[in-house]
Amino acid sequence: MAHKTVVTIADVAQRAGVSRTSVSRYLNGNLDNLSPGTATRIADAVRDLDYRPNAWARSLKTRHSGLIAAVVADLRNEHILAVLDGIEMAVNSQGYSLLISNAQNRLDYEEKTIERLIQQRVEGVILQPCDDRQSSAVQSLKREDIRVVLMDRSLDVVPAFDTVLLDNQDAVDQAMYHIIQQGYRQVLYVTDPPEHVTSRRERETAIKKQHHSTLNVSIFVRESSDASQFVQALQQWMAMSLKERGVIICANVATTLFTVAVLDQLHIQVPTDVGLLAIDDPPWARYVLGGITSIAQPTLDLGRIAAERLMGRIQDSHSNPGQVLRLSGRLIERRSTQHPHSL
Amino acid sequence: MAHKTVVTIADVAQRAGVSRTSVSRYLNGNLDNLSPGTATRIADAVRDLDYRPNAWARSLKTRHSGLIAAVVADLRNEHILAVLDGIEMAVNSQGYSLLISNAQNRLDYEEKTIERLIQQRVEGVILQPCDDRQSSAVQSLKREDIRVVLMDRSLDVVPAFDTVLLDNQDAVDQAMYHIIQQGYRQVLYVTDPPEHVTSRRERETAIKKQHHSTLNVSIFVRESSDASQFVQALQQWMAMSLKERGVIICANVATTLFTVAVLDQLHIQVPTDVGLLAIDDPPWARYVLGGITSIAQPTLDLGRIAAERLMGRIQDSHSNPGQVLRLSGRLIERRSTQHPHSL
DNA sequence: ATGAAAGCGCTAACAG
DNA sequence: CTGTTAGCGCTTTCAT
Repeated sequence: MAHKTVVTIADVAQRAGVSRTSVSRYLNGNLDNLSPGTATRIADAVRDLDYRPNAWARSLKTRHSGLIAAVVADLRNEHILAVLDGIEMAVNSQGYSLLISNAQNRLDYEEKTIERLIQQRVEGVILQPCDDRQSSAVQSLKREDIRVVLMDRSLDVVPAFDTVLLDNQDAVDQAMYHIIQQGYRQVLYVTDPPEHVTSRRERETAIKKQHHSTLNVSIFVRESSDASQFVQALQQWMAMSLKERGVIICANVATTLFTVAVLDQLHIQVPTDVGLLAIDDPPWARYVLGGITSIAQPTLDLGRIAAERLMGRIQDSHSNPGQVLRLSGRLIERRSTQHPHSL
Repeated sequence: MAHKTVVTIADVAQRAGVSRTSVSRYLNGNLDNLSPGTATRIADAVRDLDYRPNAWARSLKTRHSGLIAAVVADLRNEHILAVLDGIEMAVNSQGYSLLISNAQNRLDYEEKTIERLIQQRVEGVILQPCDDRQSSAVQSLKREDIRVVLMDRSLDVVPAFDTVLLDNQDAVDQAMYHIIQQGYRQVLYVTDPPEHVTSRRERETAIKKQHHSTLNVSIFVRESSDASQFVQALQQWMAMSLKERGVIICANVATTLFTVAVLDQLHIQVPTDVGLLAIDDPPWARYVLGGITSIAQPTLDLGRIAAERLMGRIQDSHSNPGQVLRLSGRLIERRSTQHPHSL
């Protein structure tokens, strides 16, 4: 097949018997300065030639690429899917296109991918940082004057980025309140390493606050995907909480699945032997173990709002950035926290 | 903040005291034609000025945007996550960036989004068609000479697109073989409407083939997300399969979740009252109902291979396209198909 | 209402 | 080894 020869604005102009300027005006909806006749002739030419404007050429002039990027910490995390959906909807409805990249929880990947995005001249970046230590890439974004909205997690050091995330404090409070209501005494909090991830730190901090003198909280940090350490910790904790009404709280979807697997392996019954509560509510939570009580996140909104914020900033750069928006979670009560002793 | 003035190749050239050409050569790794001294001075200038090449300007000249797009039928489908991950890895490792858009199962959205992608001058599109009827957008892609790889589903009418998908025939055969082994007699196949989705049609066709004269197959098509129709159909089917060893086969993740919900609602026990087998193996399948037997798809590979194919075509356009690659699924046997009668 | 001309930032002959 | 020159396809003053 012969190499396709690209149709340009000049071809359209020629065919319509007008100047490129007029065609350009037509394409950009500048119909004030066009006689109806010209407009029609241009429209015809565009259709006949099956012409499509070249976004790069336009961008070069207008400095408006129509590109927005989402950089996620870990694309395999089920939780992120609804968030991305929300972002995609918002972004597309405003005529932008969405670039997605996965940092795979590695700061160096995150930096590399952001560097590429800068060269692609994205107009804005929605970032779920995989590490709260300030990466050089984030500095670059600032220097290049590219808008950034932080999503799901924030960065400690960098000031003045808009941020949209779950109200972790409130989510944990809701969980704890429910737990106490159900008459539990012992809590085992299962989390991924909280060191450099703000959402995990916030949740852990909230957990550690003494909500009620009746509650005794232990924490297990999942350092590896190998279950043996957890098995040991769990058995130890169970031994002491057996007659004390124990409940496990999982910090996210991954630890929930991990915990369910171990409970299954050890033939520990929920809620008979132990209670279970998850932060975040994947679609299957209703059906595992007869229903897992959870704190549902407004994931779709999280994405949608982050994207809208970002596009707002792009269009109007003259307002104070650095706003933090915390969305509330919602307790969904299911069977996994119906402690039998509570009758 | 003053509007940031962009650093161009001219600035670098001036600072290094060389021509733009030399800088361009340096940036593109054309070091053969550069004296070490010049190269160093350029390198310094680039660093000092924190210069980043403008991808659009480059693309305009080279006709190489570095953009690849994935258009998925429904982003909310959990199944697609691993596929996207595979695509993202492959794409990024070759230095491309990935655009993602969601057709929301609507042909008109699919067309609109593809139209936008064409204008963004993507070099290739990985398409999971939401409908096998040939959309005009697909025609446009062909006319614009943009490479396309079909993923997960194919298009009936359009010839000559590379395609990567599950070997549906084989997947169903594996399922049926297992079912027969377990001594089941009655099968209820639950599927989403198969009309315009090739993968669903392929699976349904494979199901309908009489695998064994001992098997009696019924089919339920889920026309709406409302469960009442299914409840009725299920009870009717159960009545007749009670003493006959019945098993439900779900065509995908969505119908599996749907079915699990209804079984739960009706207090039907698995595998005591009925067996269950799912095509596709989401992470939670192990833990629901004590483990759901499933046919796992090589989702990550599906994405990775589709992306590699596409990039191969982009780099070397002179080979026969239209190759169809079918990847095999793998049976994972769990508790949900251990029919108690089979002892 | 319309067009001529000057770029946007980069690359690629071609000539030295 | 290096630089000059001419665009890539589009937008945008500024005239007319």
